[in-house]
Amino acid sequence: MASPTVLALVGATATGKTDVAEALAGAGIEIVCADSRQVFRELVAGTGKPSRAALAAAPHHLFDALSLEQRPSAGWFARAAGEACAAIHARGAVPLLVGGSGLYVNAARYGLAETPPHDAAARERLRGEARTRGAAALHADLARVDPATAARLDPRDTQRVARALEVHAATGKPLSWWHAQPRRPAVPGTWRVVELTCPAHELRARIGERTRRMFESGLIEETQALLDEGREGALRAVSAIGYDEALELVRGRLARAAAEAQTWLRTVQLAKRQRTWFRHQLEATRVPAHGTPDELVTRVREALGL
RNA sequence: GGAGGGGUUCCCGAGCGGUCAAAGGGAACAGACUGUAAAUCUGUCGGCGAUGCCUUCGAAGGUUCGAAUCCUUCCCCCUCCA
Repeated sequence: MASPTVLALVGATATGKTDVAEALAGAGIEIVCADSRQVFRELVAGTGKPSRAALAAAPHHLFDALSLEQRPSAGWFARAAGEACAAIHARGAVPLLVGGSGLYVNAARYGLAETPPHDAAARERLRGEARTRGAAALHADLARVDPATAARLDPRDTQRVARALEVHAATGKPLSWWHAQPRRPAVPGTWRVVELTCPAHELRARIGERTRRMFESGLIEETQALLDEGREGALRAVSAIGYDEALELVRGRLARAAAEAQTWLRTVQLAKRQRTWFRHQLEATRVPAHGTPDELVTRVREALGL
């Protein structure tokens, strides 16, 4: 039996992934969300997820999979996408992962080391230690139990140092050992990955338009509604671009123009990091996001081998 | 008109005679990245034939071995008094 096909459409924010994906959806193609913020059901206007109509018109998966009080992670995603894609394949259809969370896509494609998931308590404890004893002390601890990982990590990268310590504490084995083990794809199959690319200056303009649209059409109201439900803490904890700013706006701590400007900037900076990540960490066919929508869809279709 | 405060490298902002191409922050650019990834972290950041040289701290003069730092004049900005 031939290996099932897995499609993925990635790219920095605002490159137009969603529109292209929706044009491809249906006719045996089901969309799987590969975006760390679109998975929250409470977050709509600020995440650029497909419209209600689009979501209803064809099978979509993992959009709205979590509530604000839950936490996504690459491991969670790999497992969830694995289940979703297995079901899609079982019904003879083809999954198309769409999103900007590159790590999630690679976690699904290549799998992750079988380390335990993040432990909130351990994380909190290590963070406290970093504060009291200093980041360098944590790094020194790591050097003792896992010199290879310590050598790779900058002492100031407390987040990764803490994770390495946490894995060692939980399993008795260094993270570097885990990373040396073979990985099993979470979504097995023949992958065809397309990255939508867009020149930086053009992307900035697109992000500008999108930010304006978000603030005009629902972001503020959505944020206000979450506050009314008493979920400010949860929203803050998620730290989503646009929502953070809308929150400050609603609270009267930020003017509308400043909120939009900051949202735009953070989005532009996110896009930059995404580009760098995709450029170096993702094997994909690059497709420039220009031309008419129809032409673009055609080019993506060809690049995906459809 | 009078009294003060200020003009610093793309932006904000420290410096107030030498150790200053000039702290710090921001932006920008480049990079890392296997369970927080819309995260976390790093490097570069006046120019060059580059263990040195050249041009920068509103402008022009001056003092000094030496000035972004002191003096003079001029041009802008802000606050207060009138």
